[in-house]
Amino acid sequence: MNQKKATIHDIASELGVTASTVSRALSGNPRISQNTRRAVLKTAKALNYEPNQIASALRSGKTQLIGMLVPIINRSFFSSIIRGVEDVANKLDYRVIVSQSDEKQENEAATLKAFLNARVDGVIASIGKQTRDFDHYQEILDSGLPLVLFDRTTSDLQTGQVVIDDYEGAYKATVHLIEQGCRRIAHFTARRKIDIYKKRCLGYLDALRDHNIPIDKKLIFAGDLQLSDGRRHTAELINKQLPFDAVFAASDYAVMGAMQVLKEKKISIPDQVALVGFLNEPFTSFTDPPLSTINQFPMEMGKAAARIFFDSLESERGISEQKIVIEPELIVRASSEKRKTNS
Amino acid sequence: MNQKKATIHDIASELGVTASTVSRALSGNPRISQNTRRAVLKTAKALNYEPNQIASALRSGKTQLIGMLVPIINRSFFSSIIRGVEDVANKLDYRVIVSQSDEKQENEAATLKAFLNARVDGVIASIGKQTRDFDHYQEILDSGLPLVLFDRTTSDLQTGQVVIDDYEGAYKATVHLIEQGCRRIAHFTARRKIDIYKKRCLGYLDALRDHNIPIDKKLIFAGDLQLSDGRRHTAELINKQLPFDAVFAASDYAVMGAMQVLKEKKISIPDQVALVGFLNEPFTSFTDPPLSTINQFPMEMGKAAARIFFDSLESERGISEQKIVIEPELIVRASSEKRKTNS
DNA sequence: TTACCTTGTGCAATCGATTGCACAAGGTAG
DNA sequence: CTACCTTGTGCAATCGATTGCACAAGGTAA
Repeated sequence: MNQKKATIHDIASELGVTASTVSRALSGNPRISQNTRRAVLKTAKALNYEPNQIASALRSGKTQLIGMLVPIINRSFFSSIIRGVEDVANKLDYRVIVSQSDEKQENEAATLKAFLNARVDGVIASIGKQTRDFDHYQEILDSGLPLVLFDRTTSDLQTGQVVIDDYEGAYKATVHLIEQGCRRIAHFTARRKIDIYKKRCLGYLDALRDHNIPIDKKLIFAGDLQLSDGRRHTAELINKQLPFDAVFAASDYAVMGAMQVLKEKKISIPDQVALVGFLNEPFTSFTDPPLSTINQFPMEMGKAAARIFFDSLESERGISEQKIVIEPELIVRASSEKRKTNS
Repeated sequence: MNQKKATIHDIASELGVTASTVSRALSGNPRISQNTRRAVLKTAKALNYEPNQIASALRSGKTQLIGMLVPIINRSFFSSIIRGVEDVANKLDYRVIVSQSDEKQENEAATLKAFLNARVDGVIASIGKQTRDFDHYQEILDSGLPLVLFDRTTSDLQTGQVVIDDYEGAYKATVHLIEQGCRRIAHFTARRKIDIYKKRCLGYLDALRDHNIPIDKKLIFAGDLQLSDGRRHTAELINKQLPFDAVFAASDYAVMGAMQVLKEKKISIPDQVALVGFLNEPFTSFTDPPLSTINQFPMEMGKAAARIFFDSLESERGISEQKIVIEPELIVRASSEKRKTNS
């Protein structure tokens, strides 16, 4: 059953030439005559020859492998990015090794070390929430390998990046709510000071400012942006009798929590309170009413990351520090669209 | 910046021994003296030595890589399975190469060939919907590599499998609806004759039979189980004035379509029509009302697949043909739970 | 005819880890 | 003292593809 794979030596001895000749014939070296080349190709096909990439990798130092590190694999956002990277990589005959950090720095470090040992040709990664220093990432760069960060990035590393314009996304979302006539817009953000959430908060604040709407700090809630956080914040708004006519949350889960509590309290959406989330999680189109949200184009992010990666590989002059910023899109659904627009 | 990696030769020359001795010391060969071993380990640490897995792979024929082939990466079900496999594999110091087939046989074949060239130690895969023969999978087995199929499997290949008990899941779902007092239960199934859907249909039919409920073929609809199919089937039920008091669909998407149409027609859920889906897609808990569905435990499926895989690797006697059947769980949510149970 | 170039192929080292066999030093039994 | 065993290392081949250099055969120009 275990039919041995043919090697270039098998082809060589079949034809009475040496392995060098076969190797050159297969790689298109011009010093090989047409006759020999034809014979080699024919024999290769006959013997069902497939190159041993391991041997090739050992010699050339190139494994055709990309190490991909994400916080959580089974989140729509991340798996879509994997898909995007995959699409580009496979076309160029690269394979993608996937691993997850569970947001933990120690897992990241272990995975990156494993990637180095597996001699990947480079790494595409998103930084875990609990990561506090970047030495383990720096090691990748020190090894001379391309590193591309996406979504959760850092300016501490001089390397390629793909992010969305979080500020712009939040700004668009908030302006949209303002245009729907909302004036008391609550915002749910993250407790931890992570870049993307800070930017979303800034976008929210600037949008209010630009429209001369007073900022009420009591309407800003910091939590973990999970469903339960959204529920808690919303309950607090209601219990404290803080007037509000919209919620813009930095995550779809948090805004979903708001929707649940509002419905329980028979507060109508969007008429009394309009809702906009962030992420475009698949569930947002299935809620009642469907949730307005911000699309981050994760597949495109993945493709962009892969493109920077391959640019880095090809360029002789070190690692690309290219930064691609993807424009987010506001998806307006019923949760924020009032029947009569009064803008 | 590109600090060369230390090799066993570097350690050897540092200590005035040969690479063989270093190799043996590192692998725990008993012929090496304690002194030498200690010195080697110390020098290895000092030089920051990490073994080159490519070289090792070339010599040993083992790459510590698992090729994983799924129809679509960014579907919760599949990404959760990847996560399960990943968890088990990483602990055993294996890495997972992920690739998607987009349900197409030609992509499957190309990916499997790429896996073989990358010299993966085996393959874990789910068969694409459009795949009609299995020669490309057979090649994996012919190469003597372990192959484990999950969810979408076939009896044409003698190899390990992990599936859920689709029949049982459908049976449970249908019985649950019967217990809620439903008697006219519609079923949405797949047009294509795929095993898992046939079994779900059988479970539905047997549950009805076992409860002496007449089977009405007009209540069974075959489509593609997408949202739009669910909408179409439901509209047809209503337009043709076929009485029905429940829908059990073989996919959450299809049942979601039913929910939308029912709500548009002001038909109350679950009182007039109860709903149960299949898959436990993340969105099902966020709909209004939340959807009852069948949990397939995808992470556990992934872990089980990995376990069979490693069993196969370890056993000297050929590929494991173990088959693990996972018991699905009925998740009862508001879409099917009537206020007063009349069972 | 000589010096030199072109074309096509072979030789052998290389990538780094692994391993069967050889062998030296020292110990033990008879 | 001899035969043999044990312990610890070294030597060299191996995995398969790649590549710098050598070199033979034939051609060309002077």
